[in-house]
Amino acid sequence: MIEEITHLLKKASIKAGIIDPFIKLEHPEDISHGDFSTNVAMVYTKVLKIAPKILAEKIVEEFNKDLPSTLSNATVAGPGFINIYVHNSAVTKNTTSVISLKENYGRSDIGGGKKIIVEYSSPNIAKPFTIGHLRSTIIGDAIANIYDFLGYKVIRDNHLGDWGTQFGKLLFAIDKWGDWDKIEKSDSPIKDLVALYVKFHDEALIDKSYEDQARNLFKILESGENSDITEKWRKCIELSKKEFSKIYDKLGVSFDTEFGESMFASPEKSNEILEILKSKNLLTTSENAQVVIFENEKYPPLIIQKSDGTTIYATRDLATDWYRKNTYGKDLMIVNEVGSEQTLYFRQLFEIERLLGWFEIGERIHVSHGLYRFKDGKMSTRKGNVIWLDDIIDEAEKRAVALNPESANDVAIGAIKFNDLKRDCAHDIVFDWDEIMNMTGDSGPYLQYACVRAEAVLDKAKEKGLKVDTSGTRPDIVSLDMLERYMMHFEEKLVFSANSFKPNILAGYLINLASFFNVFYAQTVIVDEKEEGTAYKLAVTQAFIYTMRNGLNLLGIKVPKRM
RNA sequence: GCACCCGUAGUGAAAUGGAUAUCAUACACGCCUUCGAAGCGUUUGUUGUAGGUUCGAGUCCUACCGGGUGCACCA
Repeated sequence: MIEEITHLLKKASIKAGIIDPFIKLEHPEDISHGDFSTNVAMVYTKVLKIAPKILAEKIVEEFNKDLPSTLSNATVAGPGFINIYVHNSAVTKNTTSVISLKENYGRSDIGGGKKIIVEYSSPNIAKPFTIGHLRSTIIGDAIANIYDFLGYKVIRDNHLGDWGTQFGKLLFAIDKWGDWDKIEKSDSPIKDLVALYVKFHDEALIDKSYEDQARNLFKILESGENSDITEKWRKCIELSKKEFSKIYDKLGVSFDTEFGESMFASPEKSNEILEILKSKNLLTTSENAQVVIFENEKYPPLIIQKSDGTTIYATRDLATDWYRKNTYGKDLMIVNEVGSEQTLYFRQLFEIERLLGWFEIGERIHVSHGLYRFKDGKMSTRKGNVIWLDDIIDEAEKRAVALNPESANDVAIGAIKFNDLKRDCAHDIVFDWDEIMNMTGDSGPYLQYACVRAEAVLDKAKEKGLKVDTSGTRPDIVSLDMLERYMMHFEEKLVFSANSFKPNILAGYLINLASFFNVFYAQTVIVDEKEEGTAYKLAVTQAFIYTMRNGLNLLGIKVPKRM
């Protein structure tokens, strides 16, 4: 329909005197201004030296001469907008198609099977799974879901932080202050490990030699020569993974691959990367370390190999992407959903990968999100002031149980996820218990509730043996009309959400959609055997449910049976 | 010091350069003897400052002010 309207508007504009017009179609914010609108008359008013309204009227006159059956008419409004109204029959056709496509409604093949790796969550082993990782997990999962729905071949990768100097610190702390047997038997070994990690940073302030000793331990770990150390490292991973999987189960998140950084840290792999960089003349020695220096000081230098010869995150990330490139081949896009504090690093990394000819601009994406912080500062593992994810889920469930025990888990998770997904991820969030598990207003439970309630309506209709279809009379109800027309925007919002890597576009759409339904629900009695339009109203209700369920599903939010 | 991000009702947020800047929350007042009140309705209140580009700026550009993050062996 968009293509058809654009084509017809172009024809009409040319007849009105515009040479080679550029048509931009949009949906007016106020739905009463029509289903589509264009500003073409305002854009060309200066060139043609005609008042925008007069030009718009000329275009509309031409446009209305040759209307397709899908449109009812076009009008001029405001300063010179051209508003286009879709014919009721086309609206009905859309609703009919939603009902027939069900859970496939909105699915498309625009991805054409193009591969996209979405790397998200990526917690660090032996560091807490806190609210900080929550954002990456929730947003990354939603992005992966949306791309999958749009016909991309999505690879969800949890890039576990299971390597690095942090393990030298941890192993040092376990050895010095920890009780290994106790950790192994603990209910929450991660919390024990984190306590040791925090202790390390406290003590390292006093004894300056600890940092060096920790780095040395990491060097031994990376060399693989001390089996005792390697074994302890392996055990830490095992214990952490066990706890992570519990949380992923609760969140309903799963991955295709969980390659840790350690997979890309072998001497052979890092040497291969260093050779590649050398061959392109990108490597410089500086203070015994190998670094990449960027032309014109575009970015600060980036260390690729530390002066003690061990790898650093950049080495391992390059090795990871080299592996991905060789494994998944051409036409590959890689998205890293990682906090905004790593923005500079990712720019450096992408620049290197571009210079190496691995990826073009647009094939490497950093979706960055702002931080959760307290009113008085940043959360920091090293300092030990963090909020644990399990605590948040537990607290949310407690609040949801108070309203209805049956659906507590789905509602709690829905509230937490939606609170994150409804906002532009660039902003920092000041942590607030009431805010994060909000269950009224613009919230997950608001959407779930609208859906559950709509389903109850259909159940009741089914009991009475009523028909659910669009073949009968279309009731003349404003709220029904608005709901039905707004439903037509679903696929477009999905595409826009995907292209801009902003799940909050979809989230905002669903809020509006639910609100349209709630108004419709409040203003009319849907199940009414005596009324002619009941089958149609039920059909629109059914279409709403499919659209809402599909949308929520993409955001990783489940709809409970009752709530 | 340099770089990047963010400044929108009391609070939290939304808005592909478009129309009267939207939504929630809080406050006040209404609506369940007809489909589920986690809902619906009514009322109050907003684009940091100063310039610029544009027919049109919360959005783009410049400067400033405020907050955040990052800048060599952490990830």
